[in-house]
Amino acid sequence: MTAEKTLKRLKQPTMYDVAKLAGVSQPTVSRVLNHNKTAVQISAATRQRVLDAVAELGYHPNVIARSLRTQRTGMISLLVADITNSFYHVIARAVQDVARQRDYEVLISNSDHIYSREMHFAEVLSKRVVDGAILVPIHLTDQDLDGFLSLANAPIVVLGQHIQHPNIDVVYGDDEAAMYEAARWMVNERGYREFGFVGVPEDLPPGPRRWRGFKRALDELGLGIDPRFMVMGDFTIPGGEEAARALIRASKRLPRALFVLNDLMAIGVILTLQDAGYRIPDDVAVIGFDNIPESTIVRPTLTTIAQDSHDLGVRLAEVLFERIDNPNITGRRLFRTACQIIPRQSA
Amino acid sequence: MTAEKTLKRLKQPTMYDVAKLAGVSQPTVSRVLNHNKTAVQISAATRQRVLDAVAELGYHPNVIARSLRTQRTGMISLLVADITNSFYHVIARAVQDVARQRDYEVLISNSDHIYSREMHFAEVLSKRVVDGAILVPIHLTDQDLDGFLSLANAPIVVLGQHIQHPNIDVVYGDDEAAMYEAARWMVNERGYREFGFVGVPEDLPPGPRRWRGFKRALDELGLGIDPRFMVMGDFTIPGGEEAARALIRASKRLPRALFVLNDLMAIGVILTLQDAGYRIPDDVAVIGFDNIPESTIVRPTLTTIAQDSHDLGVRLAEVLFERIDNPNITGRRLFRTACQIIPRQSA
DNA sequence: TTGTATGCGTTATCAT
DNA sequence: ATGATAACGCATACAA
Repeated sequence: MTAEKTLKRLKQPTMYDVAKLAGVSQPTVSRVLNHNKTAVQISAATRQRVLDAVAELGYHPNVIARSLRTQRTGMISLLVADITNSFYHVIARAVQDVARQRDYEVLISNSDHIYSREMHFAEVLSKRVVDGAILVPIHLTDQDLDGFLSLANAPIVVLGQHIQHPNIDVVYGDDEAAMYEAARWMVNERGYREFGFVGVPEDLPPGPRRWRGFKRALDELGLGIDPRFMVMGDFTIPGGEEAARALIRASKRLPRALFVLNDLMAIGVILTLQDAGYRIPDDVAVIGFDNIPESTIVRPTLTTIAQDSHDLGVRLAEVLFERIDNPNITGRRLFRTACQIIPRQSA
Repeated sequence: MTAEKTLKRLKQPTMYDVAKLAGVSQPTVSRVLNHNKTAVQISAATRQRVLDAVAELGYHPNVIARSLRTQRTGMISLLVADITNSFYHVIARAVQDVARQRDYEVLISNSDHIYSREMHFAEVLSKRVVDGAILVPIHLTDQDLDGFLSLANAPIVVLGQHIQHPNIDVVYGDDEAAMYEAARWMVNERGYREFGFVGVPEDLPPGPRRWRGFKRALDELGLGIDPRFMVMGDFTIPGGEEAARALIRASKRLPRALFVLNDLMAIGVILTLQDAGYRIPDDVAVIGFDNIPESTIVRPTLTTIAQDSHDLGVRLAEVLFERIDNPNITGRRLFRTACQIIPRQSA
């Protein structure tokens, strides 16, 4: 706590300092510290002298120098599309858990669905500060990723089916099938026959996919959808609120049930509809997607489709570490996890 | 996209390769790339040759080598106590925004209120992978931090008043004063005179502080608090739910109004109380702390005390960068931001 | 079992 | 204006 202490934080001891103090060579220090459980044998005496010197100097290895030498950083990075979306929290936590077991650090970054931030992230990647990356790309294209992949020597794993790059592994929840099943369930089990759809713009990956599953079920069931009942949002609560207002503007009479592309928007929709006097689910039923924690906070609780996000996170991390450990792995590996309908009060 | 491309990602071009191609020396390449807007002058001709070579080879500087040389990593780290608590999202985003302006990366980590994770984080710090750190320590003591600070050459800035280290800057929301004001407000403006308190264990920093502000107001107003109406939680929604059940078990009749130490617990309390048949705020009023987004999702909407978390985040980052830029700064600097009562429906 | 020598890719200090 | 040269701290092939 003294002033001296804080002022002399200028110079950290190096292996050379330790070696000098222990009366050995610098590489011997390195061996004691690294190979302790592996190949090379060190005499117990020198080992002890080295360890004593380490303790006395308070030596800590410089991970940057080590990285320069080994070409490994011990870090992976994780790019999520929206750090405020709880859906990603579980994923982040799962990734961190897997990483921790391997003494890896996780660099979490946040694109806010913004293309330039995704690009920036990919650039960081290409500068090789991490050994690998997990991405949730919204705008990034195969070509973007190909460019960066050929620069970086780090593997990339992606959440989301839309990336088709021949050398990037993909983990995804099968949302198209889930939407198909959910639509059938809403009709057959819940008895709704008239639907609206709160989606996102066509160019955002989950949009067309979830729509296809939904549409396919409706077609099979011989049901149509009124174009006035289709609106767009942006994955956020305010986006859902705006979508609900747009629905009301377009037609005073609302569809009997609303499919909303994700939970955050679904919550915005519910809150706005309620404020406008509609009862959920008696006037309008609502079903979301993701099963985030907030879906149990709204009243009525939100019926939704769950992705097993913990499993997604674990898979993402494991797949990435496989590639880090074995750079020879090639090809586009695909890992699918199923989704599941969570019936609650809103539909 | 070809197999060759992916196989020959073994070797990245270095400055030496660029130099060879441009017909100059390697340091010249370095100068072209770094000093372009600063001191040393380079002839336009060589500059162009170098830049051409850089483009042709797709050269990217190796930031690890640079870090080894410059002793800077261009990264700061941020340790939050709970990544699922929205309160920290705003802070994280603000920190990232400030960092981005300075071309810094942010390494976000998550302690989940667990002591060993906080220690692990501090150890990473002491290995000098980052140029500085922002911490929200829950268990970490002054002594812990002193130990790591004397090992690391990186400055630390902390959110939370309880760290008293003579060389660590502190940024905090004045929650003690806010609780005092809020208690007076609940009595004088809202007319409640009988209170319960959902806190956290004594050793968790915000606990005693917020309690003191609350208690001081009550004492001044000549109001007491029934010990049965005091329970503990752990900052989470399930913690709040459990606290509410404990309250109900302890006494069928509940206090007229509940102060809850943070919003997540307050939401858990509201949901559980409602399920048990109590009306909020008619039977029991509830006031939280933090003003997280979810506080507008619950019904009734949550009356709470807002910390200006964006401002907190910006201040934290700015203070840290000041220290990074000027290592001579010493002493414990204190930055306080005010809190504000947000009246909504729950109290 | 231990020491010597070398290089990882950069930046910085000398020269010229 | 540019080039040689050294140094950052560590890991490893090789020699002893």
